Amino acid sequence: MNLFAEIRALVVDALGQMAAEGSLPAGLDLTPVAVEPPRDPAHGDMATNAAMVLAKPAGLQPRVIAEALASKLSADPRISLAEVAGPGFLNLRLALPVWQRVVTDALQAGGTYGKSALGQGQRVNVEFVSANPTGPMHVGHVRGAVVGDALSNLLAFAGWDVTREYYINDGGAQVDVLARSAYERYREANGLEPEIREGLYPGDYLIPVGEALKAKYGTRLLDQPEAVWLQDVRSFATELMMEEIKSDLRLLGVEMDVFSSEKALYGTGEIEAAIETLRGMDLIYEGVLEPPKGKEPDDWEPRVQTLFRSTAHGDDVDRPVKKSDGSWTYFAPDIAYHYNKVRRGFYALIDIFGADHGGYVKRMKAAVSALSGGKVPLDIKLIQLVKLYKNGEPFKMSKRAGTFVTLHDVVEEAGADVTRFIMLTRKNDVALDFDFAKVLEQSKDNPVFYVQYANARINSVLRKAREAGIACDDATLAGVDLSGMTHEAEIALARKIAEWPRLVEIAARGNEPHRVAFYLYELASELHGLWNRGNYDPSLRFFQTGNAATSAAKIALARAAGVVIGNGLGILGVTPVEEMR
RNA sequence: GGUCCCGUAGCUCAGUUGGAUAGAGCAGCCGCCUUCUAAGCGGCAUGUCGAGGGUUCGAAUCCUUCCGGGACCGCCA
Repeated sequence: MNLFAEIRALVVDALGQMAAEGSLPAGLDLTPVAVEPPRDPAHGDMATNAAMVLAKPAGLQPRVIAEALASKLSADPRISLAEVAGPGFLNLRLALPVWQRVVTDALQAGGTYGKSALGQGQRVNVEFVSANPTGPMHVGHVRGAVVGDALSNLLAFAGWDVTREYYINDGGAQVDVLARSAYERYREANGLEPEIREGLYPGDYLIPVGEALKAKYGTRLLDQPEAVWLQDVRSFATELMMEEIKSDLRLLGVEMDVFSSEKALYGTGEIEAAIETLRGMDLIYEGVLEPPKGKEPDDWEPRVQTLFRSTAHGDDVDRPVKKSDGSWTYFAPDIAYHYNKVRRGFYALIDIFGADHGGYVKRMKAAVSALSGGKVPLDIKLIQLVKLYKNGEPFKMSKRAGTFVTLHDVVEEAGADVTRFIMLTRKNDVALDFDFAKVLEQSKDNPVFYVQYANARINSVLRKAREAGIACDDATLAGVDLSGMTHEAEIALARKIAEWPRLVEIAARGNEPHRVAFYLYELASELHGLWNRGNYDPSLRFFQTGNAATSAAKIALARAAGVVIGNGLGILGVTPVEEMR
């Protein structure tokens, strides 16, 4: 299915023959042998570095190995040309039937084209969003949500068993602030003047929470000391906030598998157990930290605290797990939570954090490393911020949240599909500009439109063909004779289609869903290019008036591209459009 | 001061995990656009890959030292 893997197997096989014949030493390590698309298409369809990486261990000149390998490979019907180039590259040109078969394969596989067994069904946990339940989600959360969800889709497509998980930070002081803020709105709902003091959440979104509190408690909580109502109001408000967050996530098309609560860890002994486990490894001790160099806080005073020896697992300084009043720091329950994930048997963990949590990465990795005995890898993706614009002007919109633009606002303005796609048009660790005007523009400058338009064009061809009585279901197209598909522009599209399974693996290996978006852009570009050539070379049009057989072959190619676009957009969580309006 | 991220064409960014002469889109320049496969098409030009050093057959990519920008740095989460 993966053409590159197939040709690599062919190369490995040929090397094996050479070893058997004595032209190559036996027992060479072939893992560094790669078969890749050459950077310059003029060099051929694929290139292998086999001769170069084997030269030293074999004690032979690269070109000697390459020549011998070339003559072996030339014997295979799939290879039309094998030539040695540069320092010892072996450039391969593949025979036309190979590319024709790519189209057939894609059509036969349909929604599974490009799926990989890379993950071998192993369980991987992707923790993302994890927004504090103190208000509606804002733009800052959107990108993390989209990246996490698309990454989950990608890993599932690549053969992993993925759990999407949200960690609810409902255990710290910020939810007390939420409760106090909601209480003021509750007083407001009862006709009193709210006192939104400094440090409380001022957003309008708490007004309905106040109303709901009034509906539930009437006037009973008025003029009561905080100790009486804090707990109830807190859990009531966080629950409502979580409902709102879940509904926001649905707007974006994100569905979590598991919600884990920080608060729920308290009182279960899980935190204590995690810390004791670390203590058993001599990784917990009472000690005094050095003040940070060059930036000593004014109120710095040496303090004895309970510390995690994270330096033993690659961190720069040890980290406190208890505050001076003896309560846990935020880090402690997070250690317990990650320990919990480790114990649930995940093969690998992934956290999607905001870039402002960068300072947290090493200690979290240290904790997971210690608690899993180095067995469970933790990959942390930091998501850079999104800058909003409209027609190039910085964009501010705050209907109800106070100072920030909410996820709801963004999706309402741009739509979930556009939002998701654009959020994936940058690598996670670089800042992203999001211009509401540009992302909705119907032009080539807009990658979402460009990819969707390619899909719409394919569908337009299919419609036209059906009207002309040509059977266009995938099964029929998969059986079409493609021997007439020989034009270089058509092969170029097939070549791009053949890259898809390889791209999925590369993207999954690096936990990099943005690669899918870039690939789709390139694929769309190939399709548009071929389509445009049809403008002045009618023989390249997908639909050939009055020639059903030729049309079917060309339509098979177009539809194969459509299959890949569908699968790719599926990973991004974007709905393919059938028609542009 | 330390840690992490970023630095690639005028601009916005990719760069297949170490491969060949570093790519794309904008903007720029030159043509085309009575074609219905519309929401433009084709072509041209563009580089100190922040700088120096190192590793090796080979570096934008790995190591190191600087420079510039950002984030973070014990009782916030």
